[in-house]
Amino acid sequence: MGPTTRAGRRAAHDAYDRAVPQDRQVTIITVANRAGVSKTTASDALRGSGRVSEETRRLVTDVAAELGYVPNGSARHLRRARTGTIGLHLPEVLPRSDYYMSFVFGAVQAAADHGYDVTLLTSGSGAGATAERRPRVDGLVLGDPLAADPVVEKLMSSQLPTVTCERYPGPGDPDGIVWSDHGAALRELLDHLAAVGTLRPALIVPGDESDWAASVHRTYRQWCTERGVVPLTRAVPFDANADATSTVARNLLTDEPGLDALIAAPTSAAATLLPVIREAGRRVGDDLLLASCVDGPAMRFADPAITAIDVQPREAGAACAELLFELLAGAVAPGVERLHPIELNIRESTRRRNAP
Amino acid sequence: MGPTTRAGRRAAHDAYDRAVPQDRQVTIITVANRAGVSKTTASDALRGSGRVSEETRRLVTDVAAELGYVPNGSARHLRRARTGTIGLHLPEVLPRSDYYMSFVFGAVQAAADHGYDVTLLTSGSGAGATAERRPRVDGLVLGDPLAADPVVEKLMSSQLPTVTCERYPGPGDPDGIVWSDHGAALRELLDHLAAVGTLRPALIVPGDESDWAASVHRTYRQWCTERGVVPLTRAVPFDANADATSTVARNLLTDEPGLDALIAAPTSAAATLLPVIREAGRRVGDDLLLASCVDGPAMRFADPAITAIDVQPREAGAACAELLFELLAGAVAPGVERLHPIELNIRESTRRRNAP
DNA sequence: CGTCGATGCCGGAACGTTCCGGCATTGCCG
DNA sequence: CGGCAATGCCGGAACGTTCCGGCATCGACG
Repeated sequence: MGPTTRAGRRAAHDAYDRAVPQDRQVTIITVANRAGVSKTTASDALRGSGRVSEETRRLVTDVAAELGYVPNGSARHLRRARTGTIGLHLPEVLPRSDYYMSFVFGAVQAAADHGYDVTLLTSGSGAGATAERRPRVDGLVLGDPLAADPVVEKLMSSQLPTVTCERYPGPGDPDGIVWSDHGAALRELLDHLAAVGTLRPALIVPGDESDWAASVHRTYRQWCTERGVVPLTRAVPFDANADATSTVARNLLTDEPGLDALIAAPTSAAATLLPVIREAGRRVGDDLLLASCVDGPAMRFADPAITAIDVQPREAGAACAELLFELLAGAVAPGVERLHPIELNIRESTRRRNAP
Repeated sequence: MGPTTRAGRRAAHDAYDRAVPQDRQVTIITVANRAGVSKTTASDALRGSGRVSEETRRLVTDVAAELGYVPNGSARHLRRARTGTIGLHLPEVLPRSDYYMSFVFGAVQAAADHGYDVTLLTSGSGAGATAERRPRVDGLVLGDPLAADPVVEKLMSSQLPTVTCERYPGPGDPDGIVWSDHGAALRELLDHLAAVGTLRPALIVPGDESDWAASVHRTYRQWCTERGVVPLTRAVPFDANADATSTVARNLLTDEPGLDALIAAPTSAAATLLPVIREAGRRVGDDLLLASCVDGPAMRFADPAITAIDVQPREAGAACAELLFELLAGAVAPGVERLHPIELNIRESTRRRNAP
């Protein structure tokens, strides 16, 4: 049973004890009455605003604690013209789930620290009262906004303060951007591969709907040009499942016998390629190096462990929320960009290369 | 800057038009004035309550649409003493992430269909204004509540209408339960293994903090007793990573040479065991059968594909939210339990067994 | 023709908070 | 002793919605 019955609501009020909470919700007036002060003073005392003597302040907070007073969010937000809530949108990409899960938890954590709630906005909301469903939030965090996503498009044009994780490839700019230098990290990875003797590294990467994929792709081509290497890439859909990725990899291995290293960009894609590679008669970490652009449990615990770029999703989520709060507080000006550090973890799968 | 400029909002207003919204928010009074009716009538017209002629109703809705009126959630909820939001709690278990991601999206989807928002409640909120942070929601959905989780404990005793996915092993009962018959599914799996000639199936399963794990464990032992098979289980932590699971499996394979089938309960654990098994010189789907209690992408695309129980997480999340709304509406009585269908998917990894 | 119910609409009063302005009281300084 | 600022506290008025009761109007019916 949730709430107990609401019968007896009209129970006789003792005219002398004005503080009887009966079974009604305990409001700030309950607290004020019990403490023998006005609601204004109670409010000021609890929030540390206005001018209240230390003595009264303590009294009021004690009474509030005793009564178990919890301020009514709706009333507060109505008065303050804020909702105390931020919206979080993520592409619904299950194969990428551990990344986004971490991201979510980071954002929620940061929001909680600021007294904010996080509500989730999915792309699948569809049908319902579309007009009605304008999100009632103070601001938005968009994780990996895709160019094609209609929900993202709508949110981006919603007049709400918005922070994106990675740039938005579509029209319009968010008020804040948290981004990581995937290009630099990938370059480091490519240099490392070259250093251990790789001559023809190939790249499996999603299309350019996401800024992350686009910059990975771009960097790869640049690096190839600089080094005089013939680029070798295969595109997969952003939400490609392991099956699609495997097929692509299989073809790549068959068609390009000169291939000596494989970089699978999508989260956890690299791990699912291990069987494919083995089937093709290649040995990972030996005559074929393997790496991923997104680290995760699957990389760390694969056999052999796979070199990958740790993009620190949890911290990224938190950073996005933090930046949004600073924007909401006016502490930073719109248009700000913030760099989120990532790092390359070199593991067995690329330790050294042996000729086939 | 995200939002386009706010200038020009004050476009010349006809002085006789009482609807001048200035640059203020467009409220129901704006709509009422513009439509030439009272706020009550406007409210009634928009919500279909009260007595309003069809003609005025249409007029009001047209005006509202034209002005882009969006009702203020805080005001509405303040008046109605509801928040229009449900809270969702999940154990923060990243290795199980694709399951929970699906669950979340299902719940959000269902909530959106009912005009509700979903806010996330994490176990890690810790520090902050702990007293203050009582969640402002109308009800709770707890996915896989763990016996040990202090946040779950607090939420369970919060007097809020609560639905759990799977039973809560701790003290107290939720108002609604959505559960699946993991026992029956596991039994089906075990029978299948026996049918293809398995004599000694082992089970790797988390401890009994979760009802799911407990029932899997219980069923396994019962089945063993019935069949006269010596049970062989190993426990891992609920949030065991692939590393821990692999170690357990390795030991199992070394210590128990008679082992001819392995069931790894945790999500995606089975897939990460493939290399371990291969190292031990066993062949999956041949002289060692392998299955998982939770299906997912990793199972479907493993090589060989792994037999697993599809627990339909997205539908489970939606079902939890649905049940909660029915409880909130008083359509069902507290204490209700609802069975959520799951099914066994038999794949290559257990198709038939060959002697070693 | 008087009455009565149905119909369409409306004005106020909540809901619980915050915030603006104001009123005593006190202390300080010239 | 008079003015004046600082201090502590307070009463109302918002915020935008819903809902209760009431007031006309109108047609029907006896």
